[in-house]
Amino acid sequence: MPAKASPARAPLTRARILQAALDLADERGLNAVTMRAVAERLGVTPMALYAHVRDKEGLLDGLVERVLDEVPTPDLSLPWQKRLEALARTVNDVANSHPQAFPLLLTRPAATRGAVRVREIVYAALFDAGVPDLEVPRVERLVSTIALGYAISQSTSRFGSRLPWEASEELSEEEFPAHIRLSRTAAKGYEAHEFHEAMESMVMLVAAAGDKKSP
Amino acid sequence: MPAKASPARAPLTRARILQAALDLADERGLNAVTMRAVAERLGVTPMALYAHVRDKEGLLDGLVERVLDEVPTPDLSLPWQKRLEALARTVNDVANSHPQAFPLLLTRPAATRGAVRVREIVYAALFDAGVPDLEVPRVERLVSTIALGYAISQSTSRFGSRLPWEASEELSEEEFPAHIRLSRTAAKGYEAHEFHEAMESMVMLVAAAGDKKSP
DNA sequence: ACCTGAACACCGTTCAAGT
DNA sequence: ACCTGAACACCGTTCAAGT
Repeated sequence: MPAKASPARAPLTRARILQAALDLADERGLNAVTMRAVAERLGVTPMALYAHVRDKEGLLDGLVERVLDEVPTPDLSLPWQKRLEALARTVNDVANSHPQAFPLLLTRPAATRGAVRVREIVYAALFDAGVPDLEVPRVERLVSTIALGYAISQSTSRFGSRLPWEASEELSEEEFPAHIRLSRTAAKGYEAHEFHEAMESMVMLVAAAGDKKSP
Repeated sequence: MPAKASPARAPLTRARILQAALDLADERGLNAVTMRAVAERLGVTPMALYAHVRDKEGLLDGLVERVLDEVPTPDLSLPWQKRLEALARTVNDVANSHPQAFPLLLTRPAATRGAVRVREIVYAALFDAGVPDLEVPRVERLVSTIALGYAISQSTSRFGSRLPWEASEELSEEEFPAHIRLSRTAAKGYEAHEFHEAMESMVMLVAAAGDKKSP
């Protein structure tokens, strides 16, 4: 029989390190992403990572990079609305693939080349929507925040399994009347189509920003 | 002369622990919020904290609670637009007061009583805006995500001091034409009034959601 | 050039013990 | 009832050494 597999023969590279970090985050959460655990998964000493990554912070920045690279560039021949929606959808898909790592995107500065690539897509769509040049950065920040924030909130536990008003049986009607009122309607929780509607709202905002100066 | 001050005579309480944790986050960042550091600041042994806080995670949940308590309830006699704007403004103020701790709000589940209190304000505003009951939870998630996400992005380094297109001198025009185009206009960075405009957009979204079914 | 091994200054958390 | 002190299994990172 053959000798037992030696999975760590491939050369140690930054890409392999980031992949191992992402796998670890997916399988055991962001807290499990330690220099030591990543090294062990690659069959290497923790110190070997420092040749490819400045430090732990650099590893996490690399993780952001790695996640952004999974967002595909939409078909640029589509009208701008479809392009934005396609981008938002794939961002949402990536968030759901990597719910543990994804929140890093909103927390850490977006200065990598991958971040520029995605922002370029949004900028171009805003130009095509007629948003004035001077307004484009502002609207981009708004649009990106909505898409990222919503994807994160949905994929993490913030819209957790417990619906907000499930606990409202303990809430007094005088203090929280709106919660009580909602607890009486057919309580509709988070639905799969909700992200889509949120992105429709986002497109509406962009169209309004484009109409303001080019009627 | 008097004996040297003994600043840790007050009884150890959950409120004092959360205050110490928040101070630590404000002064030295979220990474500095350790059980040991919080304990030392209170002149107590790390293990003494465990009587008031389940564990480190519980400490961070308490921090979210503590931060939410700083968001005041707006004057409920105001029209719903003003109420939402006032809420957004104070949320933004709190984010700027505690830029280190604030991102926890978007990352951790909003199940505390303080979270319910704030959501109740939003629910009531949406009712008054004419948003159908069945749509209220969805629109609330959208509105809260915009306000939280925007406040976080602004107060953390995501809209960092380096403007996105400052580095675009190294970007090729064919690859990133929109960035190049923006680098040529008078590059307007993040402005103080930007949050206000974002919240105006948010109010517009709510009004549209309210008009859909009650024309 | 690339990786190792031992060491240092930290973590969160347990457990038994003090008062 | 509330807090301490020592101990355990971890961290990130340094430095000198190996090959």
